Amino acid sequence: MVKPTNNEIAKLLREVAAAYTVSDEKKYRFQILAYQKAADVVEKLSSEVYELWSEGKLEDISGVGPSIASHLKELFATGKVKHFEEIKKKAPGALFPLLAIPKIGPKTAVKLINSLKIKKSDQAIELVQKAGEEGKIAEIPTFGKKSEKEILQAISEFYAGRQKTSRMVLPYAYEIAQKVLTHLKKCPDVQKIEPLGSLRRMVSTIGDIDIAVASNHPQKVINWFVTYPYAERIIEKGDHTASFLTSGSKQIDLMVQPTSAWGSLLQHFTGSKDHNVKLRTRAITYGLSVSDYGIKITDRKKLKKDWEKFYTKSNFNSSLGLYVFADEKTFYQAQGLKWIEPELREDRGEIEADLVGKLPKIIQNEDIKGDLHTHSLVDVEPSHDLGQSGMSEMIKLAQELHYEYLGFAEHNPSNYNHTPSQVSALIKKRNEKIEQAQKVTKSVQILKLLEIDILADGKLAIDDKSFSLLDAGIVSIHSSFSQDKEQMTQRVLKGLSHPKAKILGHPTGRLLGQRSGFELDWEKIWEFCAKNNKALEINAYPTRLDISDTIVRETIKRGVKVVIDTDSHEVSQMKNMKFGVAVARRGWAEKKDVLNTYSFADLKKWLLS
DNA sequence: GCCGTTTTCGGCCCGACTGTTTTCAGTCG
Repeated sequence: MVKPTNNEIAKLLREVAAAYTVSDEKKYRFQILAYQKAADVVEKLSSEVYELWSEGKLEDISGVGPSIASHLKELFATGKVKHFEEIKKKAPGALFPLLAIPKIGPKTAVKLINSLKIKKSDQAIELVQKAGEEGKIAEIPTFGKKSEKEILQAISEFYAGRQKTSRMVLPYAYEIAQKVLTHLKKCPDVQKIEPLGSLRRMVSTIGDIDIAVASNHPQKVINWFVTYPYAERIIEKGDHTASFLTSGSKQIDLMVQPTSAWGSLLQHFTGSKDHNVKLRTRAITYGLSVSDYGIKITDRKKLKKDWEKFYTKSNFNSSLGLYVFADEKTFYQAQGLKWIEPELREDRGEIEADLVGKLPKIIQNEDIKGDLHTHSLVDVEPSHDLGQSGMSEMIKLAQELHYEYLGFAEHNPSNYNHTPSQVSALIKKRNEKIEQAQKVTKSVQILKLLEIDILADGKLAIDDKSFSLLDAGIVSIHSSFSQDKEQMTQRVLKGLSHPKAKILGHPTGRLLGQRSGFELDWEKIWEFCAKNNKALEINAYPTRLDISDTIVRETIKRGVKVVIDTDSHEVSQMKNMKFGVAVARRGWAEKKDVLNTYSFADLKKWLLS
């Protein structure tokens, strides 16, 4: 029995697609698409494919049909797939490592392998690099000096960490985008500007940063764009688009269109790819061809009568032969749809929901009435890191954010070097600080919370007497991450079973880009939480964003509440709330699903329930 | 190989940019 990760499975599926491509692209055209699609889906999946298989749900994955499912079953059972191996044999082994290099696709790779006579797969990248340095790539037919230079460039960037799969956390991407935006806004020809792509959809990790500009002088904007002071290398520069790498090998893409087509540009560049493909495929059946420029009517007979009002002389661009849309809403309406929130555009049923008027009214930043998980610098001699900001400045920021309430939830006093009564004394001392602060604070209600360790055996790190000093507890896992799924689930359930343990903090313990987090039996967790009024946290800390959007969606489907917290250890981190809200929005959460949209009175009531 | 508001069969999004090929192939999103 083997247990490959989703990334390993996705890589394998991509290898099959690549092998099909080099063996006979025409013949296998649609298999290639199918395998690539399956790889994309698996890569983005929030649950492990392995687990889905063990639950018999493999074919629930959209993009995985009977054939790929049966191959994956074989993979899990035996560690390999006969069919995949046969296909991969049709391609040289050195193909697969080379695919990780930007700009090298299957065909380029095979040409390199054949011309350079590369035999050893594990040295393929080094051998290509060496050949390039010796000027041998430029001599290969269809290659030249420029492509040789480009390949060498891509290899060195690959070694420096730029891979087709490396991603950055959302707030980091947000910062970079703001800087580039500031630069672009200084260009007088920029009329409208928006960060788009996964950034606009607020995905937790971002690959490239996409920026769209409306301007009637695209070339001037492009020329301005590439003068960005931290642009390290310009990747491409055309009439309407350009890209460069900025420090840390992060790619910034720009697309420029005239104002009249701004709507379709926004829509196209926001994506996701799957959402766009679904839209466009559907549009074809109504005689429409949809692109980032606008919509062409290819078969007027198929066009629905009540859509005709969106296709008039006034929005027809005769030189392009298509209808243009200045805003996104009309662009959707012209396809019989209502406007869809960017966070929902993942082809996870949003188009179908829109068609039957069942799109959720998702939560907004303004709905948030407080933050329940913050760490002040009041020293309770805690088990983990102390906050860095005083209570008063955190309360002040809470007021500026128009919060009704704020929860201090420092880590519990370490029970390693304190007796239970010493723990109680430390909590009492912290509570006194809160009471003092509350005396001078009228507009914000302060809650006496605590972040309590769920120890390896499921016991909590404080006793009942200490618990009685609190309004409620946030319980979290901070140790023994390697326990298996069943053990971890029992541990969490035991931790949550204390009547005052109301919130499970950062439920999977994942750290984006560092560790994947532990597995839980979600059905059991949801069932317990629904029955006993416990909430799962969406931790807005940039490297956590835990639980994930897809788990949020399943959580609220079962009537379990989520609570969005910043887990701030420093006052400015309280502003990270929007990233947690984004996770909730992507999980289709409405205001009613989120605990900290409640009024203080309702929240209190819930905490006591 | 997958999938369905027209379909369980017959389709499968649309386009930009680059390099070197003078009309297109490859990669990318």
